Amino acid sequence: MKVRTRIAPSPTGDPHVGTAYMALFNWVFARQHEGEFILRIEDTDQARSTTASEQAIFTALQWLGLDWDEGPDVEGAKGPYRQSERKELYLQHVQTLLDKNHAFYCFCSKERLDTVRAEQQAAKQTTRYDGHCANLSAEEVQARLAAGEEHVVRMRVPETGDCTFRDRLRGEITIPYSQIDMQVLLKADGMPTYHLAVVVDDHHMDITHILRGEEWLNSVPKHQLLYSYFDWPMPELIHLPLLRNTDQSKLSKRKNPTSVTYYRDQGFLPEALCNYLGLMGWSMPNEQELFSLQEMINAFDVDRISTSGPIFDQDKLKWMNGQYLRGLDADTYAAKVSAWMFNEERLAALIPLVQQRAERLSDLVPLIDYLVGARRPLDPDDFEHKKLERAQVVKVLHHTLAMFDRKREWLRDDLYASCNQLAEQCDMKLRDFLFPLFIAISGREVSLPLFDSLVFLGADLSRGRLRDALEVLNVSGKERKRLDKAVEQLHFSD
RNA sequence: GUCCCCUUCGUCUAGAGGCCUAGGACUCCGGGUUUUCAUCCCGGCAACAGGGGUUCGAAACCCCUAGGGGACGCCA
Repeated sequence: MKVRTRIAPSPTGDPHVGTAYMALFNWVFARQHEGEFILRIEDTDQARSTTASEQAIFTALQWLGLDWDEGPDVEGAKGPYRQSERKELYLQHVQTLLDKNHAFYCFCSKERLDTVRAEQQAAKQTTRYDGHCANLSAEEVQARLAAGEEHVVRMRVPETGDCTFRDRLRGEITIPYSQIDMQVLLKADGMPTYHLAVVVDDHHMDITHILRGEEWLNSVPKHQLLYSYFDWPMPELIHLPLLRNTDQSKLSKRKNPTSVTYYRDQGFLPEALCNYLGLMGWSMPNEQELFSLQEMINAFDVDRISTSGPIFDQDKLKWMNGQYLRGLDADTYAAKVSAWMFNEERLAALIPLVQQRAERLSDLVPLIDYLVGARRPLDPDDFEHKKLERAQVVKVLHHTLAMFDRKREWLRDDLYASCNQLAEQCDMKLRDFLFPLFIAISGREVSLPLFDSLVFLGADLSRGRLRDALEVLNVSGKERKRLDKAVEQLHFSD
C-alpha cells in the first residue's frame, strides 16, 4: 500500500513552527517511502479561519521546501482539500452514525453545559457531558427538530471498559472510557468538529500514517471509536513530542517567536530551519548534525524519534544558520541578502515611511536600522522620562504586551486604536504612554512612526522586544503577578 | 482534580544489558591563528531525577516515588 501522510493545519493566525515541524516529519516520511504528502486545510472553525492565514501557510511551507502532492491548490483525486468544502460528506456520515444509534441529538444550552461542568469541577470529577439528551425518545427528538430547536450531534461512548490502542513510538496505551466525553460531532452551525472531520477525511483520503503532536494522544479513543462505528481500518499512529518553550511548556507565541514568517524575516535560511527542526526529537544514526532534506530522507528512521519534548532553542538555531550562511559561495550569499532585505515587498513597506524624512539616500540607513537589524541593547536608564515613574513605564510595557498577546491580527489602525484605549484606561496621555513603547521597539525616543514599525516588524518581533524591555527593567515576579491581575480588569476590544 | 505521556550535561542529543572512566553538538569559560572583530583550531566546566528490584553485570529491563508536560471546548 502506498504511504500517504498529511499535514492538516487550521488557517487561524500566523503559520506556526509547530506546524512546520509536523509537516517536515510527515513530508520526510512520505518521501522516504515514495509515498504522497497531502495538505488539508481544517477550516471548520468559521469564526476564526481566514484565507489570509491559509495563504500564509502555503507560502511558509513552500518557503521551507516542503511540497505537497495534493492540496487546495493542487487538486488530486481525493479532494476537495478544504474541510469547509466537504460539508456534505460529513453530514452523510453523521446520518450514518445517527441511524446506527452511535450518535444522538443534543439540545442542551451553553448555559446548562457550563453549569454541569462547574459542578463536576467542584466535585473534582473529570468534566464531561452528563448524557442529558442521550436517551430522548424518537418522538421528542422529532418534535424538537421540527420546532427548529438549535441542536448538535454527539457521539455515544461506552460507559465502562477501557480503550486500548497502539502508538508506533510508545507501544500500547490504555485509557478508560470513563474519561472520554460524548464528543460533539456536528456543531450547531452545521459544521463538523475536528474529531469527526479528521476521521472522515483521513479515511477518505487514504491516509496510512498519522504523524501529529502528542497533544492528540488523549483523543485517540474518540477517533478509534469512530473508526469502529464506520467499520474502517485505523491508520498507523505516530505521536511526535511537542516543541517547548524554555520553561518546558508547549511552544507558544506568548513566550517565543512562533511564526515561520518571523524566522524568514529575521534572515534564517529555510534549509537551516528545516535542519534544526529535524534535530528536534530525531538524530542521524551517525550523529551528523548538519544535513539537507535529501540526506534526512535517506537516513530517516521513524522508530528513532524520541518521545521527550525538546526545547526550541534559539541559540543553536542561530549557530546552525550561521553554518549554512558561511557555507554559501559569495554570489549565492549576495543573492540571499538581496532577496531577504531588498525585495520589492519589504522595500515597498518602508518607502512611504522614509522618503519624506530623508535629504540624501544615505539617510535611509540610520532611519531603518532598528527595523532591518536588531534594536540596540537597552539599559534601565533609557526609560527615564520627565513625567513617568518607573512603575508607569512597566505598566505600559506590560499591559501593551498583554494586549499584543491577544491579537489574532496585526493591523496598524487596530493596534493604534487599542493603544489609545489602553492609554485612556491607564489615565495617561497617549504621548506619554507611547514613550516606553518607542524605547522598547526602536531603542530611541524618536523614530519612524510606532505603529508602522510594529507592523513592519511583525507580531513576534514586536512582542519579543517588549518582553526584552521588561526584562531590562528587572520586573519582579510579584510585580508581574500584580500586573497580570490588573490586566484582567481591563477591557480589550478585539 | 482526573486521565494520558515523558525523565542522560543549562539546551539538542548518542546510548537497543558488559565497548560508559557516559560520547558529540550548542551555550559559557580558557588558549591559539588573525591588523580589530567574526570565522577557524585546541582545551575546559557540565548529566544517567530518587528509591527499590531483575541480573554475574544496568543509563539501558520491571515496580514505586518525585518532577515536568499534555488533555479534559459547539478550537484545532
